[in-house]
Amino acid sequence: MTAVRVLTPITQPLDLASTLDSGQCFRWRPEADGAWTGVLGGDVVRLRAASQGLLIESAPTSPEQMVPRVMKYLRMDDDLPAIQRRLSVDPHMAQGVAAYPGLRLLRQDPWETLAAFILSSTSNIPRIRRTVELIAVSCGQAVTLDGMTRHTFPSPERLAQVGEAELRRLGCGFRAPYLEQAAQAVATGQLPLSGFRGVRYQEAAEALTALRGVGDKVADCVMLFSLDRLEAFPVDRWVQRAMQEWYGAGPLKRYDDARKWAWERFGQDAGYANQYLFWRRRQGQGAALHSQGLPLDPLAGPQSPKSAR
DNA sequence: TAATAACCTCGCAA
DNA sequence: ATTGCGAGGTTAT
Repeated sequence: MTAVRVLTPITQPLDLASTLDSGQCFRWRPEADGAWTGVLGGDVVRLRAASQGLLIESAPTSPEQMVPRVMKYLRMDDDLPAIQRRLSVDPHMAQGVAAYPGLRLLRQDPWETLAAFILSSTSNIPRIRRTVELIAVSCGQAVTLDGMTRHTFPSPERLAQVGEAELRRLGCGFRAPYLEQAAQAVATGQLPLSGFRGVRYQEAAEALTALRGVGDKVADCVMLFSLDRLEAFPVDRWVQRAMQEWYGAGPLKRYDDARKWAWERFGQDAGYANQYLFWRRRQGQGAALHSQGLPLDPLAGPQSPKSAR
């Protein structure tokens, strides 16, 4: 008899909500009781924090077999306390760590990550979620976990056949041809994505940015969230604001300058530092919440920085 | 090299 | 309800 669920002990800090809802992934859904359901490869997976560890349900692969995959996905091999200790010499990082102590980076599928971040250009998280889900429902395979049906993210081969017009219909907009071309590049082996883990940073970056629609920022997201390049430091609007407001780093004009800034300051931990900057700054919305003590109130309603008419 | 517009739609606020 | 603005960027001038 295979158990329908398994409880696996964990020794690392882990907060499912901040990890699965901090903008690095787009397909996890919260349930009323604190569980999160998503799709890993060809399996539906439900995760739930338990006092003794992590509770896993999955299908069609059994939870026992899923354990190592889930651990890899959650990067439980990262020594997060050590990373947090190193970063916390910086007061801003210390605040980030305090606000999101169980926030972990993920080790996602490179192809799905590339596709999702191509779609992120001039977009927003709700829309990215919607489009990625539409693509999965429309082009992926249905998989069910006790009554809940989700869909796998389509392979590059499958997506390469879909066509630009259909991708536009699914809401990709001007990113449709970019996504189609990326799918073709991966499907034909022109872009050997699966071999990119462990190659040098610059080599992977150059290969990724050779794709149309993939610039420095998207390439950094792919490298950080799926290719084990923990030093990658994606500089987007939010991170740039955080750098300016919290560090007085004037608007760094060139992307390379921001990257260098991060590497000098955070070194190998730049990726985790980035996630703290991004998520904490974004939660703060328009407010420039400095000059106060810990702004530890992610539950407070959205403040309106704009003039109150 | 540095600045600026265009790109598709959608989400959200007035 | 309807409208208008800007969005986690990239590319082409």
